[in-house]
Amino acid sequence: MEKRQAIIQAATALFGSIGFDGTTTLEIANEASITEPLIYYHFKGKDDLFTHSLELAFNEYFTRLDQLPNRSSTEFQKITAVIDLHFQIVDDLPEQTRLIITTCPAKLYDPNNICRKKYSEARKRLSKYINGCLTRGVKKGEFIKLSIPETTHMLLALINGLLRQRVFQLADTDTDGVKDATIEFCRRSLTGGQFGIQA
Amino acid sequence: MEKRQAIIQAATALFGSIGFDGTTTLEIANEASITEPLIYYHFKGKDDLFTHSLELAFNEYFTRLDQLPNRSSTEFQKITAVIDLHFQIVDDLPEQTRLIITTCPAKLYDPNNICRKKYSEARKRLSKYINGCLTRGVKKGEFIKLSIPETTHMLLALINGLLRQRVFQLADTDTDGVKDATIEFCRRSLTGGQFGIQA
Amino acid sequence: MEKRQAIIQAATALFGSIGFDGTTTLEIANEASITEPLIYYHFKGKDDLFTHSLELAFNEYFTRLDQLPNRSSTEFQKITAVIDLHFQIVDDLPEQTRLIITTCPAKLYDPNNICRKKYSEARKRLSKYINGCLTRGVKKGEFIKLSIPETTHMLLALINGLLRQRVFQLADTDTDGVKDATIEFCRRSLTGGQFGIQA
Amino acid sequence: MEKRQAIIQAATALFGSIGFDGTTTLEIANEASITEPLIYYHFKGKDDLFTHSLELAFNEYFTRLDQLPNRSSTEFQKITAVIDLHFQIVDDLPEQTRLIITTCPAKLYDPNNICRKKYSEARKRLSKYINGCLTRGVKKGEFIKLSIPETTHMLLALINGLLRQRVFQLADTDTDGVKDATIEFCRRSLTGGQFGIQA
DNA sequence: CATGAATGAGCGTTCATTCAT
DNA sequence: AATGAATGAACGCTCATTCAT
Repeated sequence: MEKRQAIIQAATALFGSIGFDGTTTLEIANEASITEPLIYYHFKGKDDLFTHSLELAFNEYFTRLDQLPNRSSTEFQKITAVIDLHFQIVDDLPEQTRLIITTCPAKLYDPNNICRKKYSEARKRLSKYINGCLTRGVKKGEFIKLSIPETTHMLLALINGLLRQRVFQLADTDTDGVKDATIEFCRRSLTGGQFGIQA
Repeated sequence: MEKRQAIIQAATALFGSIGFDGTTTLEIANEASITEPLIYYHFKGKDDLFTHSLELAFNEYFTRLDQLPNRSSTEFQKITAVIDLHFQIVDDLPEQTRLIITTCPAKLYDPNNICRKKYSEARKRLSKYINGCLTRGVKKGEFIKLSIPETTHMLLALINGLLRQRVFQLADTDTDGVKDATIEFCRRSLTGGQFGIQA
Repeated sequence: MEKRQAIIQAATALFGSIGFDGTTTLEIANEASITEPLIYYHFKGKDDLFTHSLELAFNEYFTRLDQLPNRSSTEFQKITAVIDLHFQIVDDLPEQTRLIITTCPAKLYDPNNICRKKYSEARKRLSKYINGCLTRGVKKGEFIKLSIPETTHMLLALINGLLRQRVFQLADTDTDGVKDATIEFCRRSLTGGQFGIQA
Repeated sequence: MEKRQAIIQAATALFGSIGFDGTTTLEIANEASITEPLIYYHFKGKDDLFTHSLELAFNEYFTRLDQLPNRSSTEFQKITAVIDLHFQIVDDLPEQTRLIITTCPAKLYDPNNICRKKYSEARKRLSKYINGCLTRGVKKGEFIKLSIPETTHMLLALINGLLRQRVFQLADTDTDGVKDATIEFCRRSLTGGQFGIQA
């Protein structure tokens, strides 16, 4: 059972850095310090191994999404939390994040692929969370009036873009600075800039 | 010479939809209605063909970046223009955009790959443009005071995220709505919400 | 010891229906409701298991050949008995018969293979029996004069052909009819058609 | 096109002597003095190559069946001709005959396999031919009264058995002797032994 | 410019077999 | 007697690439 984990870990790392097609089962075996056929003892094939690796990665992500604040706190604090989460996850689960971000783009046009399914689910969850924040925030008067679905989409794109930037280390600036700038940027825009302070 | 174009076009479409490794030279030949060896007459190999296709795609993109407004107009109009451009390009050059977005993630960890080089150049150009806008905007008082490099990074991420969203058709809302919401969102945040007017 | 039988039984059935190479040790294990390594506890390997299965099948066949009538009765009744036996054995030992008929053809060109050895032995026994019948029958005047070795070969071929036909259910006619027609056919030819009586 | 034939020839010989599963594509390539991938250039795969080889072998057989005498000649001459044909074909097309006889038994239980289909067709043709001979022979009074379908089946089995015997060289007697003995055997049985002479 | 034919290298996978327990 | 885990060897097949024409 221990080797099974080693295989998934090796696969996650390799798929994430050189892609699904770019990784050979032999490389995975070497990386996991086992022989190739053992992969086929534990998994149905390369595809199955990929599915399991991706599912594990998404499950870790979904678990974190589930831990986002529900009640209490202001709506903006909730927005802050979701941005925070996406900065945090790159540090905590770098290989899982990389796996998701690297391998899926080439598989997104096949509607039956897990990538597509998991992406949809992730979007649905995030959408629901952010949409809820915006709706309540506007209702309470915490946020200014804005077109909620469209702004939700925009925030999704923003979060996604930030995640990629970090994963590929495209930004050479210090991370916390970007995170803070992002939060401030959103705060001003959502609240209309009235309240300068936030916990 | 005409066939050479057909090959690049076919390669762009196929690489963009099923990835570099997922596409075979035979598929490209079929799509271009030619035979495989002709690819090798016109290009050194699959990698070379990919390089040319990607360069062409990036050149179209860079040409558009070069046409962004320089003088005149307010800084925010310039920001609006760059956002606009990234919404527009998906409609105008869907396959080129898809090529860039689909194939590069799996190649970004190799520092000598063109993907990495072109990505860097694109970021550099965009960065410079946005950084300039922000710097001048803050100086003029058109924008509020903000941490310029960090905000630049954030805006880059936002633009990139929006582009991906459109390319993969992940958002089910009407596009113009998202674009307008994005522009408004930025306007409020950059100007502090004081000026209600935008072109 | 009971499991050993289960393994042989499973092997006989599978080898007989999809061939030696077409059957995997895992399939045998599953069919016998045991695990693969147990096969290697009871047998040296797949070949050894095949050898044992085939030997068992041939032993059952040889036992029956030994029970063919020796003395008494007419020579033609003895011929009838051997034809009868080959019709009967398909009903009594369908899987053993199938094993012999299905797996051996692909192994007959290797002179050291058991298939070849067992086939030879079977032919020798049958040959001896039939040759004896014909020789005595001709001597006694029960049969007409005929070339004994050649007719023996022909009868061997006939019996073999009938066996295959039944095993593969190639004939859609009722079996007893074919058997009776065969016996009558032989009777007429061997006796010259003079004596109309048969048991 | 010439290499394509070489591949089929090599495949026919190898499949026929060591079976379908017992033959590797590499062995076929070596035997045909080409490299493995060329097999896949000319055929879809090993199965496809087998199908083509088998079809070719059966076509040669069917062509010969089509050349059997139709009119003229006595019915018994026609029976003689079909027996003759099966003795002749082993000399003329040894590898094709061997292919059919060796590889099919392990595939006959799969109703969608070509082996089954071709076997059925062969039986149908032979059946029709022999059935016709018997029917007309009885009608004309050339043959004695006998149960036609059952005797047809028996003769099919006899012919099949003789073919196998020759292909596997199981009989150590001289071939012509066996053939003549067979023909005489049938003559006596079919005609009731009245007419001693045949052309 | 263009192609049919051919190949070297390597990949995903299977399978009989073994080992540690 | 029995098994879960593991492996060496090999197999069918694909693919980018080349050669002869």
